Amino acid sequence: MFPTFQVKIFGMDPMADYMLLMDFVPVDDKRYRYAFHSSSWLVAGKDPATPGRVHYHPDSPAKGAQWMKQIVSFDKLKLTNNLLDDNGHIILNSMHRYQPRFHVVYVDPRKDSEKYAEENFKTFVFEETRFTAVTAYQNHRITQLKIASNPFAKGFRDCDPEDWPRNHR
Amino acid sequence: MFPTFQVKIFGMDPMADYMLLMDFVPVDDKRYRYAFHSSSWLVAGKDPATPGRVHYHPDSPAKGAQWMKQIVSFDKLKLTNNLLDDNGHIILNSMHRYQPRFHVVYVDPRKDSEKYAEENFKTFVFEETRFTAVTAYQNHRITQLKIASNPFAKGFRDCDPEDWPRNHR
DNA sequence: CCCTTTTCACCTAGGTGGTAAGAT
DNA sequence: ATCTTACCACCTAGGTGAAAAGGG
Repeated sequence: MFPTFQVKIFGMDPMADYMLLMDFVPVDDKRYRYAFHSSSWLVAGKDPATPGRVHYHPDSPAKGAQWMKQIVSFDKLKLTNNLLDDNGHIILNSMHRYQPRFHVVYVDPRKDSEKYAEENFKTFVFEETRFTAVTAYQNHRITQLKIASNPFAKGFRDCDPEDWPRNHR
Repeated sequence: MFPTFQVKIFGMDPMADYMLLMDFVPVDDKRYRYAFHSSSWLVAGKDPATPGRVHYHPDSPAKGAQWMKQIVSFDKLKLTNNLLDDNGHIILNSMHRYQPRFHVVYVDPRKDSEKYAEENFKTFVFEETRFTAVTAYQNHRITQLKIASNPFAKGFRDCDPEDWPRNHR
């Protein structure tokens, strides 16, 4: 997933343990298709939801102090459309819209911690991170934006990335 | 450092936190030089000890269950001869002998844990991991052994690694 | 026709010893 | 004379979109 989901965290108990995780919820059960002539996504059907997997940040569990001292980056999170995937990747349905969610779980040291499960986590949703999953880009401007901003796609650039988006509006 | 120091751990409390770390102690304060004609190391002087740095395994702290479930590999540990190093690498004095040490520290949850510091760690020394630090290999057979066994040196191989050491004694 | 999969060249990032030049 | 440094070609490992091939 590019760009990588990154968060800066404040307000944790520095000495307590926390798990950080992400999941992806369908925005609706609609299938979309891209109308090239009008440059827009159209509803194209209705589909059942995919199995809801969860991605634990690989540093979990860790102390609040550890999580807060720098930006937390979910750069190990991978997406797949393979329902039989056994690499633990997040399974998404292509041509559907998703909302990434970020969850912070406090690791309660009390013996009966299950009782407090409801109050021991918080979920954060950033609506600007919504996206449509695809197996191939539908919109040439998205392709160009990715090529311009992802260092691994440098081989496809035909001008200096510093000139972008100044010369591409 | 190649080969990487790796350990398999048993007997931890799966639910307790531990820090894993390594350091390198001088075997003596002698400086060595290599006698090429006799293929052996000779004492060549006496030197003061270097600043003793420590390398925390980057997954520290983590639960016993996490440490025990697979081999722990210190593949992020780097060595340097630069006394002014500010990358946190382990500083060694070239042409001196070192004994790597492995330490397990139990993170004591008690408020007065400092009092129990002495009983909350264990040190493990594997004498077969002793080595002489160098800036350039002195012994051609060491060079050949490294080339044969380190995947990153594959470019210097002139035969199949499977044939080694069978055909090189 | 529309979407998915496979393969590829081209990158990033970084770990090897060889070699020649530098330092003491 | 002996040891150290800087740079290099050559690897491993893996993240890009392009393009062609595959599938329903």
